[in-house]
Amino acid sequence: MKIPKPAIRRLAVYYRCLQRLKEEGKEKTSSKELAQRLGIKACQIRKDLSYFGEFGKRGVGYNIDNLLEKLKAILGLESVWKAIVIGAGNLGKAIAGYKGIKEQGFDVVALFDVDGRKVGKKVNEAEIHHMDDLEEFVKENNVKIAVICVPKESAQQVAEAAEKAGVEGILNFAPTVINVSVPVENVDIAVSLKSLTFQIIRRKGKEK
Amino acid sequence: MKIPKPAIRRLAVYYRCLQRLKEEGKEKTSSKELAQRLGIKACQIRKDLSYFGEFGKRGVGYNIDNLLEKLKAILGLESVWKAIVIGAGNLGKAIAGYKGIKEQGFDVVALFDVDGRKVGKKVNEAEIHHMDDLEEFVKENNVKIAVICVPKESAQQVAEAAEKAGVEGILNFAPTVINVSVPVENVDIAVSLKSLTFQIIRRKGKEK
DNA sequence: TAGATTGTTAATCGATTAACAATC
DNA sequence: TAGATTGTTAATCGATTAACAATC
Repeated sequence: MKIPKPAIRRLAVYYRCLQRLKEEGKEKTSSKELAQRLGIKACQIRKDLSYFGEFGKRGVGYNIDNLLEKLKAILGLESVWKAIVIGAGNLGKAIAGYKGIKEQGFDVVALFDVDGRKVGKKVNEAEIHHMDDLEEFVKENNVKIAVICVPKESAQQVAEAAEKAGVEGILNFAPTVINVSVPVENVDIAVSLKSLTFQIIRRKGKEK
Repeated sequence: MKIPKPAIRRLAVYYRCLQRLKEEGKEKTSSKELAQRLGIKACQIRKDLSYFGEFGKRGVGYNIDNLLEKLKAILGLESVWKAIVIGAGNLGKAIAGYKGIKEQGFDVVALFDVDGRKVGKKVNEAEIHHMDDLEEFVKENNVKIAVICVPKESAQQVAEAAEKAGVEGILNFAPTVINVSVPVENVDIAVSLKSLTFQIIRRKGKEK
């Protein structure tokens, strides 16, 4: 079955909302409650879930623990994903040190940089290695994900090196399109800012 | 006219690609060339541009300088946008110190945090202020954009404070939905990672 | 039973793409 | 003129939403 790309991102959002509901001590919820919290339509939530199965009880709703387990399996979060951060600048170090990522089932096991002076330093438990050691490290440590935090000029080259080394997916923070055969997710701060300024201007135009 | 939301983000990507072409010394380009660089269809580029006017010459293509100017106006980049970063943790400091943002017409003029020990320290030229001084600072300095880098628990409250202080748009890095009346763009690292793991798993399923 | 809420179908809406006349 | 490339229309494709039977 074809699954809309936006539906996947929403599943991840539902997952987080369910975690929150659980923290609040709730045991069951409904598409209506989730929809209200997230500002979307209830039928969209039901539709998104229906791509993968029937997880609720009619007339009752969803058991939170159960739905969390199901989403965990769908999103591939049953085991911890080993990741590396390439580019140990401010952003790379911030990502590597970000606790939220570990909580969500991702483990940044090392950073890589071309700057020899950074090699050996640590960000939490993760050590900074030299780029020359990338391939060996990825293979020996079974790293699955590379987070690219290098300047745009070297992003394509770094992505190719990561793919060659054997990573299976790339999270790209560099402001450029990268072309590899493994899946890539882009986090584009500059583009998001520009989309924001466009909306601000449009909004002002409409106010009048 | 209704403009597809994805089209706006693509305009920002075209803008960046044109900057790159210019750096390479080129003076003209075509929808075909841009499409090849960006891995999308040429007719999509022409369609996206057509929402805003006619910027090319039939049989010839686009003048890069001219198209850059037009996109600059569309995206609202003709003047510098003053921004603040709220939350002076690792991520907040990394964003504030990120040179790419300044190059693109955004100026982070200050950071804010509730931790008094951080107050007075600097990230490049931007000083860290206490949250209590947010409203006064925003008003006096004509700040338009707030970048939220606080934990999810305080994100909603901080967003409301920023809105009340007078910012016109919010870039939200906190992993939660925030509800305000000004435009919000979300940069959701955890969601992007989960979307990535879903794709990795699906891809493996198909290979067999 | 009556009320609630799911899962799913069908309708609507929105976005992308193909195709081509216009024109440089 | 011949070749190239735009701008735009119409067709297609994909995503969202409304509505409701199923059922707890």
